[in-house]
This record gives sequence, structure tokens and C-alpha cells, in this order.
Amino acid sequence: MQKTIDPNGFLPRYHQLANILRERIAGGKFEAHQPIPSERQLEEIYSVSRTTIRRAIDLLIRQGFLYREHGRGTFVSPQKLQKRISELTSFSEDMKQRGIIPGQKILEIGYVQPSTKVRSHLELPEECKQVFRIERLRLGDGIPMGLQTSYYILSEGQTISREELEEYGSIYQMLQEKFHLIPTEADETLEVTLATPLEASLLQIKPGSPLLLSERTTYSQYRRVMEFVKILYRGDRYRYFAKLTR
Amino acid sequence: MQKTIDPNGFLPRYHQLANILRERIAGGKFEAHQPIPSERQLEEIYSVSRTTIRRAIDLLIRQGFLYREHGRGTFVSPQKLQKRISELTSFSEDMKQRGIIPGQKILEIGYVQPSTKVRSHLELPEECKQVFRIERLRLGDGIPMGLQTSYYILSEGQTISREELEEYGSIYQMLQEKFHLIPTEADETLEVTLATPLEASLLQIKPGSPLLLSERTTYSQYRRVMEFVKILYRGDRYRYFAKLTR
DNA sequence: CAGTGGTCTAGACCACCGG
DNA sequence: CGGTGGTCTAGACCACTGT
Repeated sequence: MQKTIDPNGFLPRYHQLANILRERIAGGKFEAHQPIPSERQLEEIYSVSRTTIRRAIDLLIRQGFLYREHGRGTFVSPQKLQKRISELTSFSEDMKQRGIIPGQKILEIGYVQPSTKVRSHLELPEECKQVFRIERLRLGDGIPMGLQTSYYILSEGQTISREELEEYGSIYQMLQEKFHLIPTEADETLEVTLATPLEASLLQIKPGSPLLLSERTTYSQYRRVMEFVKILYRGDRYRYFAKLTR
Repeated sequence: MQKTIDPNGFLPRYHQLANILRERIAGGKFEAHQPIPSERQLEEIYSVSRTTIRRAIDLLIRQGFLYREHGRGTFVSPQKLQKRISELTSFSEDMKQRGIIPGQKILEIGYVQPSTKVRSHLELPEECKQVFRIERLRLGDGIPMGLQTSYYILSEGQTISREELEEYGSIYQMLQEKFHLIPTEADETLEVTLATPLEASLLQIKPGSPLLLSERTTYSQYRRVMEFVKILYRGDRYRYFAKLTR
């Protein structure tokens, strides 16, 4: 565990400092609602400028580990607030964070003609006739959790094989390595709906059971749409978490 | 509309600059994916240091108006990404953002003995026997939208009257002015459920209709729980929006 | 190479809080 | 009042991009 800052380290100093402080907080070295050393003291301790100290603290505040009070000090947030933020995660990552083993059964994979709705979500240009679709049954600890349909805009000749998809645990990992696409932002909507007979049989529930429908448009590092994903979650097995700020 | 920075203004300079740039972007002065002036140029234009420039830009990036590319420049995000972030809003604010006129019908208001579940969400100490509860039917454009139950921890003697609640449009406004409590962070969960006969009759839907259940714990500026709110939204009238980042 | 954003410093002054 | 965080400056060097 790192205790001092390496001025020539691989990570910038404010990042190193944030890591050091985060470990000390998570390790219980600081109590909830107790003040951490003042910014001038931290300057002395770690031999970096106050600007760098403040940047590290800013990071930890956005991550929910600390909070500031003007004129009083910087304090440790109670454990409750140290969990996850609204994070853009794949189904697999989401499951792992919940301590559930993710799984999948690929139902269909290949090019299709997109519906008008999918076209608009992908902001597809007129001349683009085909999009790549993946339909999967998603499992949590081996039990059906949701039905996922993903759409991608691939260039001429690009494709994704069933084997590749099964090999990479995460599709985001694959998209990054094969096509240099990194998801950086997404707009998501959630609503309720009822299972059709087909959906019900795949999810092993009764037709008409309530489902949570998530629709997400994901943007790449270039701020262009890179995927549109629709997931139908079993209402009895899935709960959505969000962290809001003002 | 502000065009220059007042060094002695009420708002800090980076904030003024962010406002100026935001207006220029929203006003269509800058095209999507076009670069804004470089940081050194902005230094000249607005006569503030680069640090201040960067702070303003950081703000606008977090608000979804701009994005940076190392070595290339700072660019305007397309309109699509300029909408709302995961924001902590009250029911009324949420409705107004959607262009719907919020309304309410207060069903019950007063002190009650909290259930175990409510106790734990409020992180209520043993000795605290009573919490303040408000039950309201929430309307959108006059039509039932959801059923909201809110719980608050008030000090001895503090109370909220039906008249006060009706007078203030927003309960957050009221809590701030009366008790100096400012909501700053919240954890929310969403899941699906089916309407009981009672809920159905209040919401004017059939029993067994699907509902979106939101449960939210809100934290004050002191990082203490200040409210717990449960809202049952009509599945046919409400959709949840979230913006995710990585 | 010149121009961009990314990191960092040392120092200054202000506003707020508590004793 | 002294100590805290909040804002700001002028300047430096680095890493990355495009030509």
C-alpha cells in the first residue's frame, strides 16, 4: 500500500494522493464525521502544493468519501455514502457489483434492418440500411434475470461472432479492443411493462408478469452514439439503484 | 445577458465565465462538435487566468455542454447530451422539467410511529418514537400520477401544517427556510410492483396494474438523513430518466 | 514543429467559523 | 483572533495531436 507520493510516478500526484487518502478512509483510519488534516497540513505531510491537495480532495468528494464545510474543515462521509454513484456499467459489471454471478445465453446474433425506433435512437443516417443486433437471455446466479437486445453501428465488413462474444466476458472490453470504442456517457430511461407470452417463457415467469424496461443509448469517447440497448428485467428479481446529487 | 466578467461580482469568476459560455452554447453560437477557443485564447478574451478558465470548462463538462480531447481542443457536445443529468429533484421540479403542471392532494399529514423499514431508512435512534409523515396524491396536468409518502425527522415541537405545505410550492423550499435543511445527495431505488385495490382506486387505475416504485433516502448538507420518500408511479404515465457516466 | 489540453507550484487574498 | 476552506494569479513543464 502506497504511503508517499512519487513525483515521477505513472499516475498524476493528485490521483496518487486521492488513492492514499481513500485507502486510509476505507481502512477505517478516519472515523465518520471526523475531520481529516487541513489542506495546509496535508501540504506539509505529502510535500505537494495546496492546489494538488484540493484536486485530490475534490475527487474524493465526488466519489462520496469526504465532504467540506467552509471555515470548519474537511470531513469523512459516513460509510452509507461511500457506495456506488450513477455509473455506466454493463450487465455483467452490474451483476458483479451486486455479488451475483452473471451469465448469458445468446439467442440471436447478426445484421438486421432496424425499426424506426432503433434508427432514431442510434441517430442512423439515411443511407445506413443495416445494424448489428445481439439478443441474449441474461442470467444471474444461473437464473433468468433479463432479456437484452443490443444494437451497434459497425463499419462495412466489421462483425462480431458468437464465439468472440462468449470469450470476452464484457462486450465493452471487446468493443474497445476490436474497434477502439470506449463508452463514456449514456442516457437511460426506465419504465414498467408486462411480459408477453414469448418473453414470459424465456424468462420463466407467467405471461403478464410485471417487468422493468430499461432503454439505454450509449455514447463513445467521441460523443457519437455507439450502442442502443434494451433490457427487460424480471420485476421480481431486479432493482435499480441510482445516486443523485444536487 | 452577461458578456464580460466582473472581478468583484457576486459570483466567483469561474462561475460567471461558465454562465457566459453556457449561454453562448445554448444560444447556438457554437456548433456541435466545433471547438471553442483554446484556453490560452480565452485567457486573453476574458482577462482571467488559465486556472480560472479551466475551472469554468470543468463545470460545463460535468453539466454535459462540452468535452475535451487532449492535444486537439475543447468541443461543444451535441444537443442530445445537453439535457438533464441525474439530478436530485422534488416531484414538482421533476414535473416542471417535463413540461407538466404538478399538483397535489394531501391525504394525511401528522406524526406516526414508524415501521421497522422506515426506521432503518431514516437511521432513527432508539429513543426516537415518532416521525412526521405526509401522504399525498401527486397530479400531473390534473391527472393522478403517483402516490407519495414522505417521512421526516423533526425536532421536539417542530411541525408542518397542511396550509404551509399547500402554500410553499416545494417542500424542499420550506425545509430550507423553516429548518435550514438543504438536500444535497440521495440514494434511490426503483422496482416494479402491482397496485393494491386501495392504491388503484386513488390512482384511478385497475387493481393489479403495474406501478413503478421509487424509494429515496435524502441526505442534508450535513450528510445526515433528512427524509425518506416512497413514490408509487402509474406505470402508464411515468418514465424515469437517468444520465450515466463512466 | 507549433498548438492543444494536463499537471503542478508558490504565493496571495477573501469569507466563514469557532473560541 | 487564528484556522479553515474558497478563489485567483502567473508562470512552468509535460503529453498528445496534427502538419
